[in-house]
Amino acid sequence: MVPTATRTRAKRGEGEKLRDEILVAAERLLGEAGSKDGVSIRAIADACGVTPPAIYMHFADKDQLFLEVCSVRFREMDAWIGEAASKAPDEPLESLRVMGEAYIRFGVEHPEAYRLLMMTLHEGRIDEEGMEAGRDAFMHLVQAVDRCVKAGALGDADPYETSLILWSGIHGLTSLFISFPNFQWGDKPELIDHLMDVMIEGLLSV
Amino acid sequence: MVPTATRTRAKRGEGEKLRDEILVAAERLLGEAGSKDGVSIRAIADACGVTPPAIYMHFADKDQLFLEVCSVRFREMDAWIGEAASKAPDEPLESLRVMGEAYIRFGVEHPEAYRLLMMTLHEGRIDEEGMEAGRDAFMHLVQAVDRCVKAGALGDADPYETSLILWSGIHGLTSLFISFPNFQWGDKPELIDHLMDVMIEGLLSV
DNA sequence: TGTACATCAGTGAACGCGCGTTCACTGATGTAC
DNA sequence: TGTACATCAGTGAACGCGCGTTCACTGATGTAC
Repeated sequence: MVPTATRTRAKRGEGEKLRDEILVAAERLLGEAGSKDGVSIRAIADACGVTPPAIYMHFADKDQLFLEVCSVRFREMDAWIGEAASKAPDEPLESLRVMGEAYIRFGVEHPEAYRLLMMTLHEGRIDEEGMEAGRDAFMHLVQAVDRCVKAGALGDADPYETSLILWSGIHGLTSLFISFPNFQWGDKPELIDHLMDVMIEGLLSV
Repeated sequence: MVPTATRTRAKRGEGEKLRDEILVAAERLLGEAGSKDGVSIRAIADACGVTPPAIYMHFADKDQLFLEVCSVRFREMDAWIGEAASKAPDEPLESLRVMGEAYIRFGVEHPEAYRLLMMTLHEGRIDEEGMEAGRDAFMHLVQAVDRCVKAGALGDADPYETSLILWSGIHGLTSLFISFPNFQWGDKPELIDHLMDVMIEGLLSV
């Protein structure tokens, strides 16, 4: 088989370059295949212009490789949401809304990444190896809720539990969009807006 | 390999019995494996005490088999929720809350079924072959919301869009429970209650 | 400056495996005459 | 009532495939003397 990519062998001491290329290729192929099972070590190697055993110079096995892809993607998602929040008006509740919308948009625009991060079984505790980045992202939501509470905008709600509820709503809509792309959703941005309205109003009223 | 189950060959005209056994075995194995890919035709055949080609007397291929499993499971879930609602006090908003809680409980108690139904990609329109049962279940939610609106309990909300929002919330929590079983959820029933409070209060306020 | 050697970034071939599916066949059961 | 035949519910063996992973090897590059 003719490899998809050609490459020149890395110089001494530059072996780490391939490691990055592998992660990038794995992410891209995940986007095309839709699930981790659909992406083979062989396909990743081919995309890097390398033979399969070369993968094992950088990763112990397939699981570890995809755990690292998770890490990278969680950080991307966290950065995406943080960037959106940083551009929003400096009003606590508004920033919560902007974060929620950014979260959903990330999922819709990176459905396979989102599926890997949030819709596959993560047996281990979320704070274990490879999942710290996910934990960090969630804690940023908790902090944003905490700012609302401290600003008096959300009563005396518990930031952690409130974050779980917000996460449920925005994750729910995101993952339904992904699982049922052809469902009759109507106007998606409007639906997202409406969901955020309902969640935030609901949090204010209880 | 020694088959897991032994069986006597069906009599003439009773070939349909195996069909049902196949569906039951597929459901059970799905529960053990966690995903459709983890359940092989060979394993299903073995569980029925039959050889793999016998499966093809009843189903065109693996996809069609699992599409039928979906149908069966959607109907089970719909019945489960309907039963809970029928036992609830005859108050529209309360029945909505009960349905939501029953939905989440179904998912938590049948995580693999729930994953198959709601967390895997359904490319086709939801109203196509095998998905009618899913559509039906959703429409029962829309009807429940409609009863609330007609009873004046939810203002002049649009029942369909409102149902999408409720579905987002309850599906969100359900699927997070399933994907992150070891996350620090705190008291789950209380969290479920709180989510329903927030959603319903939110719908009342917008 | 030249050369022997160690290191590094890979290669090439093969391992055993389980998969979905097909195809020609079998043997018990019911039916027609 | 007996028998030839059609039908039905499967079987047994094999197909080609792609997979993750291992292992012995290679050949260019840098280093020590």
